[in-house]
Amino acid sequence: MNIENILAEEVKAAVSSLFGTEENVILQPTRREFEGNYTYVFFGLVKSLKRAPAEIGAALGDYLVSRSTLVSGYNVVQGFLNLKLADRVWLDVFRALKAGPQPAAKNRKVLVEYSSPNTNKPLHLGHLRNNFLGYSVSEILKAAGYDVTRACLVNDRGIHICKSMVAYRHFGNGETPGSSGLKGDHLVGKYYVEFDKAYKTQIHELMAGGMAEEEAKKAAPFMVEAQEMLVQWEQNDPAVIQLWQKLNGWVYEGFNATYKKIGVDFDKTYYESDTYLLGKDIVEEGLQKGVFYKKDDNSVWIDLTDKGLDHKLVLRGDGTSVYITQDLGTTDLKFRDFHCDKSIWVVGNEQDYHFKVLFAILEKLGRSYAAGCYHLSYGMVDLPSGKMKSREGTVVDADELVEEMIATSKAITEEKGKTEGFSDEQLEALYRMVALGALKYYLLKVEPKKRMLFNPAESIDFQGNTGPFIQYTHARIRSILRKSGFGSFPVPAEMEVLNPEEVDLIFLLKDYDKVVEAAAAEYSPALIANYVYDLAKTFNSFYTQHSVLNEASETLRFFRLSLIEEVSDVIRKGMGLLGIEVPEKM
RNA sequence: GGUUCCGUAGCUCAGUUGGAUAGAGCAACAGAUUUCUAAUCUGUGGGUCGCAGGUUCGAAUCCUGCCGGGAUCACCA
Repeated sequence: MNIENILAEEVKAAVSSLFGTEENVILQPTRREFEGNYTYVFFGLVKSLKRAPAEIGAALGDYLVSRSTLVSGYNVVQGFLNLKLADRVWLDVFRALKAGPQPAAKNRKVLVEYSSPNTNKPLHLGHLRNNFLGYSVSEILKAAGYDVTRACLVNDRGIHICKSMVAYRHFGNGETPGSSGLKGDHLVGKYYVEFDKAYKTQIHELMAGGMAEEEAKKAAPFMVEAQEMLVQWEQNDPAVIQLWQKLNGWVYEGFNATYKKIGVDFDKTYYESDTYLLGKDIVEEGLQKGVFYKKDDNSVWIDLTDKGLDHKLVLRGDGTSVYITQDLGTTDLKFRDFHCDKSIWVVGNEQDYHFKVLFAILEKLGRSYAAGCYHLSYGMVDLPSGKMKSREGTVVDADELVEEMIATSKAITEEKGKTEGFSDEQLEALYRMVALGALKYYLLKVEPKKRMLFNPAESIDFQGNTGPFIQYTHARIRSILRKSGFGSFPVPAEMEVLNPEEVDLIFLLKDYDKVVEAAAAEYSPALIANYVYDLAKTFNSFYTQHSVLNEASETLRFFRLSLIEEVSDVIRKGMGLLGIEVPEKM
């Protein structure tokens, strides 16, 4: 039972006792410019009782001060009753926090799928948002008591992969990551761009020869070759498979290096080359259940007009799969593999329609798990010039961006000149920690569904509402704790008076579990980011006004050590939910 | 055109189930360090919460319409 609920019950009882009405009492934190901790808004009573606000407020306030074990004072402004709780109450709240009860396990399994890269090009800034979101949401769900499995579905086959392969076959000359000095994913990405360039030239040549554009796009030799290669791949042609394995192998080496660098990983990896044929039996099932229907050309469809959607193809006339066919199959597979209660797809909002269709079909098929499916849709990361397009080379490359961030982090750290006693390894670790802290926080502090703008000309900040600000705050606290000479920081048994800044900190600290719960319910790391920022900011304000180690009263000194230790713990835990590490020193 | 998401300070973003004078950061300006880390703190200026109606004691928040922007509406994934 938290303090807010207890207080709300007391207020409710007071209203009932004084005015004989049952009100649904909702409290809100008192705004900073007023005295008090919680505010009860009672305009409703003013109206129903037809009595003056001042009179009602005073009656309630007096009643609570005399009867409540919590309330020590109050003031009334119009229809607002501001209640101040006794310092003793806040100390009790803090003691309970320090005891550190864990959130109860929910005994529910959740599968979170994210990253899901294509193996024809390196990761870019948009993928980073996806990876950080997926990782963070997984951590948040774990913290909220769910049993989480993190999955990645690698898009390792299809016409786009064949394009890189065609270009490599023509222009590769046996180039390898070793011979070129390029990371494997960048090398393959280079050939994907090469394909596009050559293909466009071919189209122009054909059009110059009098062919219509539509026809030229289909007839261009490279496109013909890629189509043929896809067929050969599906027929297990040894030469094609060998080439495919070679290029994909390079890409995986590159991806793994990137994942390692950005601190992202998975519990389970699915490959589309293993799963792309799944789903055809579900189409058969749907036909038998009468959920799907067949057209004259043998293609299979579903009518979703009753859901406000359209008629949707689920299997081609020639019997081959489309995207939705595969997803029906892999979704069944995922629920079979993990028996999860919920499955979350972290995928960009460009696929909103696809997931609506997918979930609608699952529901019509009577899948019991359909209600547990959720598309965590997030907005694109745009550049000032517009959308990132990998074929046109207008992307912010993930590896390059991370390296730039590390270089910036290094430059700023050196400029601050506070790294005495760091070993070279510790310095490298710090540069990376701060760089990734800045980048991850930047991408996660915005509500997922909102699209966001990234201006490469303006580097990501290290001051203000940023990851490094919070990391710095943590380092500051840890520094004080180290210098105190103690190893643990219990709450003193006797403590009487608190200053407002201390109450502010306790007030925030008690909300941590609630914020985690809300972030889990809404799949929103932004809530965590905002909360941790608020806590760090509040601490820094406290820090400038009150000393910990130089405090004359020993009791107060111990109390503050205990308080700021809790602050640093919550900062570390909260940042951990964002996938961000915090340093002991910086 | 249909569907859907978004629109808050010059810029990037917060804003709980409807509550008090709409908040942070960046940028600009003015201050704070013999004192636990100044990647910090304090202050100043900066707003028609896209527009117009409606609901009510009260609307950035809920409803309707309009304007602007994104995404999507493939036998691509």
